[in-house]
Amino acid sequence: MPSVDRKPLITSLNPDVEKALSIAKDAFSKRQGLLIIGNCVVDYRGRASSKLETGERIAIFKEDGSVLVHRPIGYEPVNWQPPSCVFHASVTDDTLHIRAVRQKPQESVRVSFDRVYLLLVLNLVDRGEFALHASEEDMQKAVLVMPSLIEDGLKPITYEKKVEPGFVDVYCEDKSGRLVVIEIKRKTASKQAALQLAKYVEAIRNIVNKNVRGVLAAPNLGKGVQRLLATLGLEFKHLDPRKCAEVLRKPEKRRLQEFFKE
Amino acid sequence: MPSVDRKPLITSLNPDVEKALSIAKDAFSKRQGLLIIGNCVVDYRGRASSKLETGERIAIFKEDGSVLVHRPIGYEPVNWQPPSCVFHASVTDDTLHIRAVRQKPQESVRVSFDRVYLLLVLNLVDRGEFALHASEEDMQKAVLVMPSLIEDGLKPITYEKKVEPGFVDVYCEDKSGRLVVIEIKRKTASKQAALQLAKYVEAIRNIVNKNVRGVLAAPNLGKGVQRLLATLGLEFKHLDPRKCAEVLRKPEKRRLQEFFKE
DNA sequence: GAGTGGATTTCGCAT
DNA sequence: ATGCGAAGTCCACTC
Repeated sequence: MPSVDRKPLITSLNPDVEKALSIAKDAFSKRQGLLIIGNCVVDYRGRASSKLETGERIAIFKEDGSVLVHRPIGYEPVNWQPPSCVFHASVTDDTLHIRAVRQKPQESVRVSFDRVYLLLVLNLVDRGEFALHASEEDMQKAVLVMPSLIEDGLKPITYEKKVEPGFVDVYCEDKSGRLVVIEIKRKTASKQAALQLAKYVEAIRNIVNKNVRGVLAAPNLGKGVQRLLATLGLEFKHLDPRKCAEVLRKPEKRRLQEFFKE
Repeated sequence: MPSVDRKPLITSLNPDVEKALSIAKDAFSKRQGLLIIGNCVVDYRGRASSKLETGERIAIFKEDGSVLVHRPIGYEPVNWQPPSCVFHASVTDDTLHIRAVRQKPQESVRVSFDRVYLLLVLNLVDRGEFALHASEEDMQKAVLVMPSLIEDGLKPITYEKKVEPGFVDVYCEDKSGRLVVIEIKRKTASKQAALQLAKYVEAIRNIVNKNVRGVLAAPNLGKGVQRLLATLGLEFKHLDPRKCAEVLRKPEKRRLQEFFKE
């Protein structure tokens, strides 16, 4: 593959309208992305309707059919479209129109440039993996620090580091005084995890009393685990690694972290 | 003001790292926006943590301190920061780092470019007004077609076009059989609107019975109107013009529209 | 395909 | 400052 020849982007400075149209059509036909900076108005019609009066903005038309129109300030795009749009470029009255049409729901955005300062054809390669981090240990800490991540009124009693990789256990008391055994998984919880938890809960029940709840806390469940949990009389609680990371960042909780670290 | 001299954007194609650094620092010191396209990695640390491996992306650093890092596909930025960040540019090891730091919550994003294809200093002027449309009449129609916009179990009885500009009234029956008088405002509801509604409700009460509710439906309330409503024994219901427009768009509701148009 | 819940949600308005 | 609700939310996942 002659990737040496690939040009990540093709730049046109202050193209006239016809030139811009030609480039845009070509880019869209090749399913390449397009970035336009210029003076424009934007009209949206669909779930609602909107009109944006003339001004200088950055418009991005991505190869997956998504659209972003950004003003000079603000995190959010002033107009946009999620992926799956079809783009149409046209010129009328010395104005370049880019229309993005979506079918479901039926809606469209039209960006009309009376001046184009810059037009970029995008041919970017991005295979980089994206990862949000929150370690398993972090998740356990987070639950200890803020048990409400699992359930309101929960009080941690003790916790235990497991030798088995992939999960940790926390013991709590719920607001009605029942003992709660929590198994935490940082990724999708498997059937094995549910069975493991069942084993612990059963053991605890035999030792303490009948009022023991088993909670599997994880970002999500594997196929069929939901039903298995029901069969075993266990519960699932959604636990977000990112939320855990957030909890651990809160300064006022840091000391509690230290406490549990001992 | 010599706006003739203003350059909407300053373009640098394939700048070397030192040049890019110099431009970036200058732009940030002048509180100008910056757009960089190049090969980068992105690290985020804050409410959560994330790492994005190497790839070609579009990064926008706006003058209000917001940040967007966009991959070639996808509506959402892969990394971002809302307004209020402080930007720092630096170079280490032939790599251009742009750091965006936010104080509350404390977090930061760092975008590190080992190659810069394009660097833009943005000096865009955008005073265009943005408006989401949904006419007052549309809002009335929408409520008639889908009274659940106001409240579940509501049944429209009749409606009335008002001569006074700025609002329309709808009469409904709630699920417990009480009469509900609804005044709709397409913009922020004023005290005057509340008093007007009170007048109507009072009149209806005298004619019909004591079980009459008064509901002021609007996108939002003016200063102090909330308390006035409480004093008058009236209710406020949020009514979104956009939601109304959406309702009217639904094909299966069109016929009902026609019905009411008669 | 519709419905539900989460998000580094963001944003606006109320208290 | 804090908290609650809405969003043209978007998005992923379940039923």
